[in-house]
Amino acid sequence: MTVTIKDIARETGKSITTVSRALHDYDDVSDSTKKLVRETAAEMGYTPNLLAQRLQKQRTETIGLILPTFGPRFADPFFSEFLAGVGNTAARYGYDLLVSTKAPGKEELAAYRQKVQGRQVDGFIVVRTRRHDPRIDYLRQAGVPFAVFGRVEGELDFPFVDEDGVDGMRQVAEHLIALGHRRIACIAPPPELMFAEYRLRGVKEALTEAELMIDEGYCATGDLTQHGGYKQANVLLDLPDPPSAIIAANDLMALGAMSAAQQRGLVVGRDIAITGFDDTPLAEHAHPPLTTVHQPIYQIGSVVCEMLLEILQGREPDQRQVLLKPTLIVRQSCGANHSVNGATVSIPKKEAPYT
Amino acid sequence: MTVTIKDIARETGKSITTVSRALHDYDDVSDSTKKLVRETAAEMGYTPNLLAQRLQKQRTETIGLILPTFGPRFADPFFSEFLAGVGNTAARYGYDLLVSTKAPGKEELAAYRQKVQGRQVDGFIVVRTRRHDPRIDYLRQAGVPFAVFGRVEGELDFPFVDEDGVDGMRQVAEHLIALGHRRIACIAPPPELMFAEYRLRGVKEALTEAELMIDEGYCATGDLTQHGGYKQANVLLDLPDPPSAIIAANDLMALGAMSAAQQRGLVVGRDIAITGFDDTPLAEHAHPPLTTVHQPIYQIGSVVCEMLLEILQGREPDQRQVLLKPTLIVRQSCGANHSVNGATVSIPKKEAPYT
DNA sequence: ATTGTAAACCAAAACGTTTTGGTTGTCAAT
DNA sequence: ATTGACAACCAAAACGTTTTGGTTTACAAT
Repeated sequence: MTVTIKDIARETGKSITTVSRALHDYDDVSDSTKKLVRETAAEMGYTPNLLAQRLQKQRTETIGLILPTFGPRFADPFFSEFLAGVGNTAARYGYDLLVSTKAPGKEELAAYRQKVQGRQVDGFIVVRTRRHDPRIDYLRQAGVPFAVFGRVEGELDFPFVDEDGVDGMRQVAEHLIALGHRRIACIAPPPELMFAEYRLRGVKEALTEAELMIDEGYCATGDLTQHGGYKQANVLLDLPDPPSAIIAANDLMALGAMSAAQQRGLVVGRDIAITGFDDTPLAEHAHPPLTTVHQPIYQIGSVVCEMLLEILQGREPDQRQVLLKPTLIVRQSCGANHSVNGATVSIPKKEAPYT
Repeated sequence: MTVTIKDIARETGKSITTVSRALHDYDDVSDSTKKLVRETAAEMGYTPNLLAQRLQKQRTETIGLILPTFGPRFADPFFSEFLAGVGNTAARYGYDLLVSTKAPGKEELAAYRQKVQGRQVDGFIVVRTRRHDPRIDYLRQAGVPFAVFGRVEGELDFPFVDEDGVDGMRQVAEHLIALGHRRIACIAPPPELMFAEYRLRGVKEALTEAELMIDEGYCATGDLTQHGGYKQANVLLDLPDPPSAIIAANDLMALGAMSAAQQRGLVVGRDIAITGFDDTPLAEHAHPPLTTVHQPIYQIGSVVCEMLLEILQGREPDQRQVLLKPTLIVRQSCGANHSVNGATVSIPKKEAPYT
């Protein structure tokens, strides 16, 4: 049926050892034999059985990626872009990518365990970290190589890439403050996520510095989906003293918030400022275009994957811990560059656009 | 280091055969031995080496999924949802999912070949079919099991799930016509995609039946991204006699089109009608909410995967070819249920809203 | 003639399973 | 005492590779 190294040995009259060594260009095989072996291999359509190779080498050349999801509808552009970054880099190194999706919890950890113990993967990439992340605890304790997108509370002794959420959010908040906003609310991520901590801290630092008080009622928590942003924005806008600006913790929630505001007849960018985080392609073509913080997700996936692969190959990665400086992308949803029918209208700074 | 079946054999004083058979509950092993073996296995923390199992069984218990992408930024909510559907179902059957992303072309096919020949997967799931799909040709010829989301031109002798795009688009077009639209344009998918054919045909059928002429200039082609929709909508709106309705071939392009219209000061749902296809979560919370055709992507992924798994297990799937009847989701972007500041305003049917 | 060296090759073990085709021992029926 | 049936067990082969530790041959140097 399928052609094996044994068939080539029979065909060429050599031993399987010699065939194997010829194919791997060892120098205890004569050039003429190498040529012969390679030609018959090609002729017979030989491709090595990876399972056998891997069993022998005791390496799978596969890396694991388990995407944490909430609920069945899982339409997060964030993850598909990250996946592409990781996957393409892995492919470039000749590695495969084993992907599954699991809601955080018991089963998720079991999935990690199963893949490790069944020796299905050589290492893992962990994404969307929690403050105390059981996945990382497990991998660390089990001695499995891994690299992470994000950080955790406690010791950061593992390789990671992260974006400086404090700095990013600080830029957003300072920008809004400079535009004259005083009543600034935010829709935070679920608090168990580590980046919730950073993003919230960035906002708080900026507000404190500007001597604005931080009202607890102004801090809602959303589930990172558009629907979550929509719901929480409605809560905020129903407040007796509604905010003039809403900082959403990601683009998806910002879009939901925009939708909520627009449904009330508010013009986003004029009557209310709304900002996001991630700069997914959705942000650019929202109406109005969303002011947000750029996060090079594809590239982050790529770098995290590279780190892991370097480690797996026994090399030290160029950098073991990377913290990216974010850049604020000012578009129109914040009120700067506010445009009416395509014409850009400048709004004077330091003046409340909506009081 | 890691504990194997041999260690258990040594520990229990049995042969490896007996240990293996005990663990698999064969009935030529006494109950007491089974108990002993299982207990020591658990005690020693044994988990089978999947590589070895697979090599022996000549099955990988892995299915392949190669996502076709265009360009590096690959933030399509469609795929992440599909992925979740496939992945969760596979996991339920104890199968793994090997994922990669490749742009259509030479390399893509090479990736299929490599995974097949290296015996890395037992079968494939193919998504986003092309009219003449080389992936399907290859898999068919190579005798590799596969299941498909979508159809192709030519013989449909393989298992697939698809949504009836003709019917879906026909519903959309008829709805718009009923709302009084006469100048209906569309932004079609790239023509090499099979569903372009169906969706376009649906529109054309409806227009022909209503005795509306089909202007070639009214048929733009977009790349399925938001940006593509944005660009093509601008082209259409720049026409001397611009359309009063734009049918986009998917939600992402519809959102881009909405953004283009809104930038020109048009009120979507009043001055112009725009519709999508897919009903991604984005559609519901767009502003205005997008009228679109629902496609249960998660479920489709799940069903396609189930089909493949049934085949892999040597069973005949319940249904080998499924064509889903789509449902039109009427929201506001089409002009029906047009709302101003949250209040819904009915628009009389059979009357042009914008001439 | 012996020794040394290098080139070319290969048998067998190993990786960790499952499966095939047994063997051994016990007990009941003849 | 034989035979048959059954329960319980196991050695060895197989899956397709790579690697270890050789052997053989030829030829040059002593």
